[in-house]
Amino acid sequence: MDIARITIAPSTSAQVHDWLRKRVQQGDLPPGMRISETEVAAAIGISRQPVREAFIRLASDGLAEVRPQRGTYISKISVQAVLSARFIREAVEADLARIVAKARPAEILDRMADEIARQHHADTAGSVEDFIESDDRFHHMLALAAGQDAVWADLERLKAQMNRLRHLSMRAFDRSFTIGQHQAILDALRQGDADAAEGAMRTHLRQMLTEVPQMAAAQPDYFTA
Amino acid sequence: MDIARITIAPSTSAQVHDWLRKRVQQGDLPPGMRISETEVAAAIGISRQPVREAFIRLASDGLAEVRPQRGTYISKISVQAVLSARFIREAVEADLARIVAKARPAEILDRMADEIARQHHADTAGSVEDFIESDDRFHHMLALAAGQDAVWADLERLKAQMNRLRHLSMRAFDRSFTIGQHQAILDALRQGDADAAEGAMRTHLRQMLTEVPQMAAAQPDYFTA
DNA sequence: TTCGCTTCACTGGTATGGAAGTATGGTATA
DNA sequence: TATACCATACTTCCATACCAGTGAAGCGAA
Repeated sequence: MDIARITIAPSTSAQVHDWLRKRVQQGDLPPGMRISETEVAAAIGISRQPVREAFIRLASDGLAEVRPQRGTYISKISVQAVLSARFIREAVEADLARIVAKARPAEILDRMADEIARQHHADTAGSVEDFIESDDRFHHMLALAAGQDAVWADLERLKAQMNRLRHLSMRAFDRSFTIGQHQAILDALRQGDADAAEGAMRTHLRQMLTEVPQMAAAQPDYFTA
Repeated sequence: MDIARITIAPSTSAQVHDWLRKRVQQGDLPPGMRISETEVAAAIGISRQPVREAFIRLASDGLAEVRPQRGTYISKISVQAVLSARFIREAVEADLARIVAKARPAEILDRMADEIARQHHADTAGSVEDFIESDDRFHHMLALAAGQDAVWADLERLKAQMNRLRHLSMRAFDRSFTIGQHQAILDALRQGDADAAEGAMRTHLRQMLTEVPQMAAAQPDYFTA
């Protein structure tokens, strides 16, 4: 038996937290929705305590807001938080792009090309979920190629608010546009042109600057300043 | 009465969390130390439940590790996490420096000069705590000057591991050296030289690249890969 | 001495009851 | 009709009790 496969069942509290987190990220639990310890506990068939602890974890993630003696609510998407995360992403991934353009690790660049192909397929198939996952893997590989895997883990935490937003948008138009930008980034990386790679990445990530305010205006109930 | 002053007492759990967090950051609770729900509860004079919830919050901050049925331990300082946060800081603050060099907001640049003066005082007085706080304010103001206050809040979360490390080091030598680098950054900002400002900031933040491995080697019990 | 087993104190995890605070809708009063 | 009051049904928060897993100490046999 593979010794690395020895694992213990996560606590109920942790499982509830994972379940809630995914549902929030996918927009299943909409921003502003009220959730209750009692109701969730009854729905799952457990006591209130583990649910309560899951709520606390969710609040630490910035995905819920616990108002004492009043209720617990799914956080609205903070425009400021999204723009802040975007700013950080642009700065970090610009540096990553420069590093990768200089190193040019063939294997990983090939895998990035594979992801672009997958994005084409997901686009024509209309599979939003697949597209988003491939998009994330594309950017993740950039961090990998730069030898900065841990950096991507940190970005993932910051992206929490951004991810919810993406599930709300992602129309067909945006997707083909995004694929083109990915291709431009990869081309520059392949040519070892650090300036071009950085520029393409910044252009790509600045796309959000126009999209976010539009989406906030379209669905004001889901957003907060 | 000032309506903005209406406030409610934070929950016991939140207060315990704040208390523990500060003690961990200041190195009062050393990395690897075991903490117990029962002991902390008895020491404060409350039940285990709020303490337990404070532990969960602390674990979300990455400052503690709860091992089921075994015990809860103060996290060791992850070298990888520190280096990752450093990488992100360099990328972000380099961009911030460029923005501020172009805008040159006189008022905030003056306040940054004030902080450098405070750092001189704290250095000669040997007050490590004052020095670290002023250091943070200096960098915080850079974000303010760039109109990206929220970005600094995100960086603060990433800096959690780094802050603990700083309380372990900060010898007299490092401090005067640091002040010189701050001055170089400010000079470049004042002259509106974006390239020089970015370069000075990157040099300043790369200082850690040599310091961190040294400290990890000096006190291996406090660190993990 | 060394190995293996049992025991037991102690850990975090869960269930449950009640305390304190809040919002809501009904009701008496002017 | 409008307003002040209050009963009530929630909410989260805390205390308590019990559960299950862990690991080290103690003991005995090889």
